[in-house]
Amino acid sequence: MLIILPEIKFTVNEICACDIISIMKSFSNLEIARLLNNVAGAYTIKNEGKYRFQILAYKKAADTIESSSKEVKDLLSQDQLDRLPGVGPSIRAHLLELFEKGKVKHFDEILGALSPAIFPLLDVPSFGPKKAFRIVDAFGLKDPKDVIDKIYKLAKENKISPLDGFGEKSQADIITAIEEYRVGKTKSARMVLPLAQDIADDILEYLKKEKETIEAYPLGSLRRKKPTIGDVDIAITSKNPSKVLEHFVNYPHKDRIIEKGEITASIVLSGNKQVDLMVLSPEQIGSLLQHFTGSKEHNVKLREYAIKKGYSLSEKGIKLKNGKLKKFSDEKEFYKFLGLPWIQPEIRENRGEIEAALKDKLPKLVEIDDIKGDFHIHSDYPLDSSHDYGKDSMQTMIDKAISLNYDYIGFSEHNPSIGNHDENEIYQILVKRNNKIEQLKKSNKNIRIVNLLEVDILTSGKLALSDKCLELLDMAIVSIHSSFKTEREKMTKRILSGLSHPKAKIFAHPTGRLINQRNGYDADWDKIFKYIKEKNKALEINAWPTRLDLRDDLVFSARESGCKFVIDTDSHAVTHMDNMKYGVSVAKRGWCEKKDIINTFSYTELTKWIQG
DNA sequence: GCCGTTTTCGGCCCGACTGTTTTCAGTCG
Repeated sequence: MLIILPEIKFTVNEICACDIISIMKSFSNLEIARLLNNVAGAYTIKNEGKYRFQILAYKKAADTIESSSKEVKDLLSQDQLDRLPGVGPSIRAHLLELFEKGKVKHFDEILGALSPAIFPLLDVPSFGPKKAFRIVDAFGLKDPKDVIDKIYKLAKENKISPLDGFGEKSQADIITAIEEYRVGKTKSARMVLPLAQDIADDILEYLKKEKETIEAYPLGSLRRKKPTIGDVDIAITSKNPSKVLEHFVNYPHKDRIIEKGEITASIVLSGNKQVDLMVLSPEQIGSLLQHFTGSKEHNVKLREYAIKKGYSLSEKGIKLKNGKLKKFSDEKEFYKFLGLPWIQPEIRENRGEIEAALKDKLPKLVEIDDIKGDFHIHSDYPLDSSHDYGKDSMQTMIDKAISLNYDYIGFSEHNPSIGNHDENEIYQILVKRNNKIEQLKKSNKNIRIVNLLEVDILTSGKLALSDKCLELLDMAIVSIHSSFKTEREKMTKRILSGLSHPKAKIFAHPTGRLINQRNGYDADWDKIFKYIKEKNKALEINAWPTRLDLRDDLVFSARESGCKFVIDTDSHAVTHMDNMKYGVSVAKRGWCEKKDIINTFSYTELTKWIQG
């Protein structure tokens, strides 16, 4: 299939052969990131010293592309690839060639000089390019498909330890690493936020039992509230690090100790969850919090900025021009010393927060206490829906909403099945439900009740309820629950069509992704965001821990496009209503302020928005 | 190979830990 892309804009003197491209092949961001990482690995093997900065550059480009909310394919076709930080003219040209020809001459030359068996090893913990090369080379391994199995066998047969630079211990480590890799501990495997939080809570409680522990903090991506967490990072202040570390590595639920030094240690728990600990004195906790919270990209950027001021940053503190180390017992003071306001952990992702801090233009992020209601609640009210019901009664969920200090609650069960009922039957079901809601309004004067339903957007783009039925509601949450594999343009059209109904105000779990299970469907998000803004509708930030949908990177761009959001729990039981905090974290990570979130509005403002 | 709040040339984050080593290489975050 040959697609000539029409959207490229250029002036006459900018035309060159590479500007007019025809995309023949398709590659996902993950595939491209892997390819660039392989190139970095190949350069490392070839001559790490000589190619030091190319290696850095390729790794950075790979990281950026892997975490980009936009597909490289799309950016390329709109000639916007240079919007990705770390992708410059050279890598851009290589990617153009990749999409045009399916391969890149320059990459083939670099990668072709090495055995392809090296690269699968790069996803196995403890393997880097050098170690992978040395083993693959020593045994002449060629096949990427079975290289891991072969190396495992060689290690078991004691054939690795005689190699130069290897020994008994490193051979045993290889066996452990491959066994763990086989049951899912890859460099890219990640756990969902609540699980990581539970693990951290248990360990923190255990660590606090040691008398030498002064304070304990969960850090890393857990503190930044990323939707998925790789390792659980914890920082401790103590005057006696060795005592604390000893206590830590004796944690009853540990499987094994990965490492234990003077100030850090790492253990693996059952289920292959890794926990890293760092211990410093209380007068250094400010720099330790900063360092261990990350992200890596934020820290690198901050350190580059500090170098220009003549400082060198580390977890120990700030090294001044005279070589002396200045210590910080407070994280705010650490940032202040650099001439910056404190930056909330959720936005430390190098998405412009350091630049914004320099100009004193950081957003005032929305907080959980700003939330005044929840619209996406499934009660046990029987609607004869084709989807799932909630477990608890409307009244139980109202009581919970009151205990959360909400001003309003919205019920949004799935629409009645259109397969089992004709239009009139559905209408009667909904009239009956309306009566129930009216009764509840009368008996619950201290909270407002909003009458919604979650209505399917059918493959035709029509809603699964007639206009007459929709008229019975205050507003509708609309969402996709079928035909996820629909191609992009058709899906975009379907979504916009569903949203075009005046009652359709909220687009629920917009991408349809399930973390670690499915990617969600493809759609033209720029187009959808533009429509949402123009028609004064809202995107849902679904707080369900394996959804967290809209994703934070898309929240970021939707907000920049001027969209509004609602944060909903999608609760199917009263306990789920406590998940609101996860949705708020996503909103914060997308730089949302209170004004961006509809369910921070007063009931009066809300009513105006519903009608507007 | 990328990039600009000293720079379009000359820089490029910082440290901990392990294993196999007599001073360092590799991996990790």
